[in-house]
Amino acid sequence: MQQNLSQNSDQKTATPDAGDLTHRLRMAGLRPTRQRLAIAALLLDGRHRHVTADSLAEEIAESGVRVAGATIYNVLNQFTAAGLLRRVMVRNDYSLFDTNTAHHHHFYRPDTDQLTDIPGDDVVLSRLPAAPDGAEIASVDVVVHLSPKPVPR
Amino acid sequence: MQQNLSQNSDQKTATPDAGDLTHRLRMAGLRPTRQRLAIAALLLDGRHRHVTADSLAEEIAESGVRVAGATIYNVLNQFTAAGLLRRVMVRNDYSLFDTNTAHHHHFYRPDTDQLTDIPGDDVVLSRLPAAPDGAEIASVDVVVHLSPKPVPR
DNA sequence: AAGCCAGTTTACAATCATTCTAAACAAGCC
DNA sequence: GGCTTGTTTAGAATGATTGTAAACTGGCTT
Repeated sequence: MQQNLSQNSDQKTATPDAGDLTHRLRMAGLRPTRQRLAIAALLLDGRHRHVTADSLAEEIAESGVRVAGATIYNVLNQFTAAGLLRRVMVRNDYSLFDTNTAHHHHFYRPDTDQLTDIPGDDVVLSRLPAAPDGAEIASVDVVVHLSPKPVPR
Repeated sequence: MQQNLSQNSDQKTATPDAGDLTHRLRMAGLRPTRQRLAIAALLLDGRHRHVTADSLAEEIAESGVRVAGATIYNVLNQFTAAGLLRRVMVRNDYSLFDTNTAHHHHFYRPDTDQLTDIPGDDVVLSRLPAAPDGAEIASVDVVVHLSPKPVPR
């Protein structure tokens, strides 16, 4: 089970209009079906937040649209492959998706299972190793693990 | 399923002797049972490598010791909690454990599912955000994602 | 407007990693 | 040697995710 999907409020709350979403899906090589549009309307509205397959399923259900479980997974994977979403690696028991695809990092608090964004500029890597032969660096993910601050004496 | 557990060869190949392992387990508050000792002999020998529950199960089986599946999981979790192992977050479908508990980071190649260590000093973070209220930074994990180098034209 | 077809969605079964359970076992102290 | 408590065990149970085969639907083509 999963929970505690902390959202990062700020950001341009661009209300997504249907035409725009249809276009974005087409651009990504995805046919704009009813279910993909419903999911896109929720996730690609410019707000930065973190969802799991099942938090998304709940939202979709609340929005009144019926989407099969398998489709939720398929669409999340397709959106991720298309670069519309980003997979966040902080749990090894279920997947988390980030609607913020821009360069940024994360704070993660295992005890509360809380994930929050760190603006890209707040982390500076002044030294990085060269990629091994045959490979090149695709991205650098920084996860700052947090623990509860010990009570003062 | 999981595979491709690349190991980092180098390192002090300190052959672990039984007495030492017994002591380390006791120090960690773990009773040195036959199965914990067998696992410790494989994982705590000073070599730096990455294992999954099931690569470890295979090794154990090969070594001739019988250990139940649930015990493999229990021991991996106990060793991790005790700081004898470290959990690496690069997959959200199964767990990876690192026998290197020293400060270091990782290269990860999703296409080949290959994980290799980056010495701690090869990554320098010259800027980090302050921890949010009520929390403090426990650790900073850097994962450098690799992609295959495109063929030259 | 009708027909078509490849791409999609669906319900459901299947898979896989991991954890739970209750009973059998064993470490190490008396 | 016997206990007591922590461990291990086999097997069931759980939960996320993917596979399957059939039904459906965008959106062309006519």
